[in-house]
Amino acid sequence: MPQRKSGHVTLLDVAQASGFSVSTVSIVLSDAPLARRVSAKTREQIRTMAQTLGYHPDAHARSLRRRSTQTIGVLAFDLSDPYCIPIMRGIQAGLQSADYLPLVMDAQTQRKLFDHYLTLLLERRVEGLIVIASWVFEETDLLADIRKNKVPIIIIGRDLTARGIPSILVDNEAGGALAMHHLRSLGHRHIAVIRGPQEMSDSAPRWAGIQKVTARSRAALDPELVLQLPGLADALSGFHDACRMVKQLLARDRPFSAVLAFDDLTALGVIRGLSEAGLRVPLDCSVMGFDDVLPAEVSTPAITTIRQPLHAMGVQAATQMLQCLNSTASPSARKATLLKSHPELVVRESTQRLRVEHGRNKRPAPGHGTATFQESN
Amino acid sequence: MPQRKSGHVTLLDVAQASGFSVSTVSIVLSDAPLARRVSAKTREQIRTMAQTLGYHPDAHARSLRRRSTQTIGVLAFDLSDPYCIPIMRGIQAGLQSADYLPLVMDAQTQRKLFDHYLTLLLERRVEGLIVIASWVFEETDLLADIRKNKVPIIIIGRDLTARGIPSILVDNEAGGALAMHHLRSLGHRHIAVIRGPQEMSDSAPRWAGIQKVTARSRAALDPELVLQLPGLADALSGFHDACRMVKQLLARDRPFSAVLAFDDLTALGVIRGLSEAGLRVPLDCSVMGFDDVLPAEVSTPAITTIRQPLHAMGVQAATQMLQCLNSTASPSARKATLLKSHPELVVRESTQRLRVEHGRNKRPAPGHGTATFQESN
DNA sequence: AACGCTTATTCAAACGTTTGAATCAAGTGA
DNA sequence: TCACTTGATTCAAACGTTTGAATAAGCGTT
Repeated sequence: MPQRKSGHVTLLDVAQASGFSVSTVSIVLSDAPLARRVSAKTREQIRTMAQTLGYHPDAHARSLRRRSTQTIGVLAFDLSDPYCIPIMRGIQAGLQSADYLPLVMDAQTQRKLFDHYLTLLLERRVEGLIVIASWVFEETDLLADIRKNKVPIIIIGRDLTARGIPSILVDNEAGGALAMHHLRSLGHRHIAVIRGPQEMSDSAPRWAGIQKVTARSRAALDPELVLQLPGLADALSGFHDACRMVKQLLARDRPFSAVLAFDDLTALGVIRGLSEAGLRVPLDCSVMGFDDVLPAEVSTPAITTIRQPLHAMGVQAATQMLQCLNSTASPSARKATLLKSHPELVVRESTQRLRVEHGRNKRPAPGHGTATFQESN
Repeated sequence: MPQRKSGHVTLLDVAQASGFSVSTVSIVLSDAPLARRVSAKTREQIRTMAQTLGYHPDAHARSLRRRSTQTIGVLAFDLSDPYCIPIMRGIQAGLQSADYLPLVMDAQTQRKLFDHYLTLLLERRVEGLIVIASWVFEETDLLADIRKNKVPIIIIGRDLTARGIPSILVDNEAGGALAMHHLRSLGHRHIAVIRGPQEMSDSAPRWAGIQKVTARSRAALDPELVLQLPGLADALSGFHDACRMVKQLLARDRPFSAVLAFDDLTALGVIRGLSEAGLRVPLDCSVMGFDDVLPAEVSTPAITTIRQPLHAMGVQAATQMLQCLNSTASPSARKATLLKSHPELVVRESTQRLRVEHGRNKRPAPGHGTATFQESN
């Protein structure tokens, strides 16, 4: 019973129990190159002894000695946001083959926590850092520390190349354009837009894309039909805000046959709001989302949306990180690249072709109560 | 510029740069009790030097020396399942005050990965292990290793007290009963049930609860209206299966006015299937879910469901773990407790009172096509 | 008999911390 | 001058690994 007071089975335990030195045991169990020089019988003995004792090497001791942790920190701004999950999965998938382990932390949209976990990851000596944050993440002084300790960093969801950080994000402007184009091509002309919150970096380019398409068609958006989400607290706040805002919109008595929402949760909120006002989607009003997260796929009607290749973006981040770690190029010499992935229109059930009414082009304002203002099939 | 070749700033660096010994620096920066004996001036010097160098203690070296990692492993069977997120948050919240760090791993419903991460967590010397797995997780031999290394373990989502593992889970039987009772109290008598997959431990007790309520009312379920989900591959498979199955159900030409689904994603699938068959929820058919995950809340109609107090369960797991770590009681002496949390009915929009038809009690079979078989308001 | 070569194993130092014990200077009382 | 305390700092060993260098034994060659 060679269990030591310290709870865990160690190399020394296995050594004593098997009658060999710590070195030999280490060589065998970690099969180092020298393991080939160890006799087969010895190897076998050591292995089975380790097995029966339940030995597992101490990762900390090992990292310390090897000066490598085979670990990449993944700091997500909000894991409860379905947006993060596929990215994380992508990272996981990308790192797997290289035997790197992602250490994922969830900042829960709290800046304090964000910094806290950043520190912890630094202390755990992650060899690289992938940050998922469409969110703020401005100068957190820790950024300087990360630099000083030469930990490479990649950000997903924002363009921070200006700060020298390689960035991966979807081409939001193209996405916004795609969305608007889809609605227009379905014949919609009176389109309400719910813009993203000010402090979110995705908001501006998406809006730009929307405007560009509108302008190109020599059309114009009714400013009365454009609203902006207030700041976002958590994954659900956009939903509730949108639900409220769409009712404001209806109250304005301006006709609209479609709503272009900032993201999927917002779209879901819009649908809820419309539904509570007695309107049906897409019969009475089309609704578009953005991102293509799980709730958009499983709700009925399924949300037509602009898909971000989130999984792929995660994989890209991972491979780019690995590549950076393997390259011997000077640490800061490489310049921060910007990787814009292509958004993709996913047509589902929440949008449909505008049905023109008999002769008239101007539709009545969406009803208070249950009046529909668009003919259904 | 006392940067060392190894990339990271170390205690020695700070020591040399500030002109004190490694010991002193360590004492100051980790403010050990002896720090009170260090002159204020020295403390200040060391602190600022550490600051400017961007020093962060090496968690591995520290853990090695202190023989404690302040770390709890959290192994989730599938992080893309919205079910896991609130639990994880709860654990995080529960550990925070005690300065324990959750190391979360995502097994992606793959047994191989599960074992892999279990090993890694063991190697990282987590001081405790919380497993989230309504899923299988039977004897993984690693369980034996966990025992040998005396790592306390708690499982959320299954009753494994029989194997000596403290378990936390919702009272599924009560939940099933609650759901069935809700539907019956709304007047529904022809209720279809989509049971959970065989290999999921939640399935049986929920079914039992359903049956118990049915029996108590001297009613019976039509076996033709009871279907069982096949095995589950990922978070979405239940959705798609349910969508398919509900159409089978409709094809059987047995009247039903409500569907009791195994969980929320299943319910969402049911709604999709009904919708594709031209039926509206809850107008033509009520649908109930179970769990209360995010998609259930944001889809329209919002899903009436049985809420699991997931966050609270996470907190409980954390506090129970901490308590176990602090107690000096003999490692295996404490016996595995079972903690059943109370499910709660959340009435939303996907269920409604059964509208009796004029005189007749027997409803026509749900239509092929768009025929409704239940009068709407 | 000395040398080199191979094979199987062990020594010992190092990784970056922490911490009980040691050091050392300065001050105090005898 | 000595012993003795107090305060500030440092020594050195240890945590569990890994690994370049060393050892030791066996064996064939000159």
